[in-house]
Amino acid sequence: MDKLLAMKTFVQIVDRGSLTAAAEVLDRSLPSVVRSLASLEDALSTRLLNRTTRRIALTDEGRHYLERCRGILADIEEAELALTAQQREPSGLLRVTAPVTFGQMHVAQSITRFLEHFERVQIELLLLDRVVNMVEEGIDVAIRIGQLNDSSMIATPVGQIRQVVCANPKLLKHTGVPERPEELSHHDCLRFTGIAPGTTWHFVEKGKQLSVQVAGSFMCNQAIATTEACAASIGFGLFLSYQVEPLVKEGKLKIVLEDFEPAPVPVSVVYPHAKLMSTRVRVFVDWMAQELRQVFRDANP
Amino acid sequence: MDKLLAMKTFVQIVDRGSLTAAAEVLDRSLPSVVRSLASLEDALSTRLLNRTTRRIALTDEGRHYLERCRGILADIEEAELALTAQQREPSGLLRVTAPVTFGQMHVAQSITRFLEHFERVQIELLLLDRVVNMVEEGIDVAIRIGQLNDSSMIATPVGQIRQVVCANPKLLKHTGVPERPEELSHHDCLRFTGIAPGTTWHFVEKGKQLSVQVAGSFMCNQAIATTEACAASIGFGLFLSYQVEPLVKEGKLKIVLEDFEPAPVPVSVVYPHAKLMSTRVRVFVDWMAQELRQVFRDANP
DNA sequence: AAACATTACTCCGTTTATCGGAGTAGTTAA
DNA sequence: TTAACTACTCCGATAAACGGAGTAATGTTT
Repeated sequence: MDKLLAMKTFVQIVDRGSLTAAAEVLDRSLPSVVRSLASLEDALSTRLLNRTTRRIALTDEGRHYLERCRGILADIEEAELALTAQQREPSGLLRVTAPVTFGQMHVAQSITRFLEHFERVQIELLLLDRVVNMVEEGIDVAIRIGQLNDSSMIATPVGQIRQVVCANPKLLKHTGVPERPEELSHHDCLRFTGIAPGTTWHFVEKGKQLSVQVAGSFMCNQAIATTEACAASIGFGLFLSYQVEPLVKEGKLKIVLEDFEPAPVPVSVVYPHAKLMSTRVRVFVDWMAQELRQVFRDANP
Repeated sequence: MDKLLAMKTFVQIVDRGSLTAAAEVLDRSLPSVVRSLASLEDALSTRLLNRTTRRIALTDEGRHYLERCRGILADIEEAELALTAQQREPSGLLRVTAPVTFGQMHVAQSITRFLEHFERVQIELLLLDRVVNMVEEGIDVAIRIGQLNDSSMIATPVGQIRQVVCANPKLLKHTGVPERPEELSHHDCLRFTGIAPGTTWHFVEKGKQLSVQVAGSFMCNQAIATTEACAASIGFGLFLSYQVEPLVKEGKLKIVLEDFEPAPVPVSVVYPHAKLMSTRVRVFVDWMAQELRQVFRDANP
């Protein structure tokens, strides 16, 4: 027995004054209305309505239960309206994650502009240089740099980022600019564990994969710290281009081995589902994808 | 989709932390729990839970809807508990009707004793000398004197009342005591319309029906008024024995034609249904039946 | 008083919804 | 890397609910 339907039926019977009228209003057959009421009374072990063929009258218990039913049905309708209202205009909390440096450079500003447009949305931005578990950590949207390993997520591609090897110009003046990736095995190589936690760096030569074992004494999980260490040190480093862009412009780092660059890394806006996503997730994903695509167009005219 | 069941399911999933655990608690199969949740989300056009094979996490909408569900389910349980509590101990209002004189003489006292026993019951006693429509008039229990014509009601018989013809002794001294019912057609007969609204009075002679046409100038719907008019007048009256018992004891009325008395009238405690009757109706009916049976035993030892 | 219209209710064959087992795919822990 | 556990889908079977037809009762109209 559908108790909710039975409650609605009971309320309609009383309001309309007959089972026949209630059946019409509910667009159901009279027998089903009769059964609904009888089932509810059985479930409650209580007679709610005294009735003859032409009259109905609430029992005392029925009167009290009726008011409770009205309250409950109103609450249910309100709960559903609340969800519907949330769907029309983006509102509520969004939890967004992005890699630290990329987030600071591009995502934060875009979020600020987004929030100016959509005043009823709040965004919590988590800048992390590790792979997050979106479901477990309650993340709505992630800016993901790298291949997407999670098949249950949906990725909206927005661009690609070059992987570059850099060194301090003074070092290069001293050692000479390496002409092939294999030469790196003879140099101190700093490792940013967020991108390349292992000791094998990958390159491409004329379309073919090329791997080089590297070694070095400095490893860090923080991009900025690693890029600055590279700019101040005697070593080489493998970074994403946006991570070193400011230091390159300042002349503190120089990109080398450009003819052997590995495949660029895709950048995506990632979210758990397409189905039944909330309005603010959908609106935010569309907005951020558009903003980031413009960022990449600006970076590569 | 059973939305109530779906709400309960949703709450259990969150509380237990998995669909599998919720299925166990609800004693349902896992596929049915999966479908329940999915149906609810479809109905609401809203994702309530993000989930992978090993994790679940509430969405923001899901969190809000969850709290509303808890409130709604609590209200429903409370509404049902209220009915159950009412059923264990008789409480609430009872509306009882009885014929005026009989009610005054026997029913009111019994009700007083009943209310001393059951402190949470209120009784509204309606003393009426007419047939009431119990459903229409919201009557829970009626003390009915006469044959029950209403097949939807249930009658608990408690006794029988003689129908007697009476007259003022002075009158009888003047006209002589009638020896046969037919003689009444030559006398003034007062009519109490609550018992015999028509002009035909019925008698029984040696098991056979006997009808007599009577006439008179005084008719009234109030028993006491009619019996007192009979005691003060020159006429005969047809009454129920309990109606004239005090006046007979005082010598103000005398019963005649006792050999021709019609069949006694049954007295019953009447209520609309046996099924799903409230506790106080059941308890009251049992009580009143017992009390009235004792009244009849006392009247006919 | 009788006839008529309307209402509540029951029965039964049909339809629809829901069920759970089996199996698949994915994720996390050992 | 393997095993265990979880969410989910599919499909044949089962159960619940359906509405039409009919019955009985009640109140209104003639």
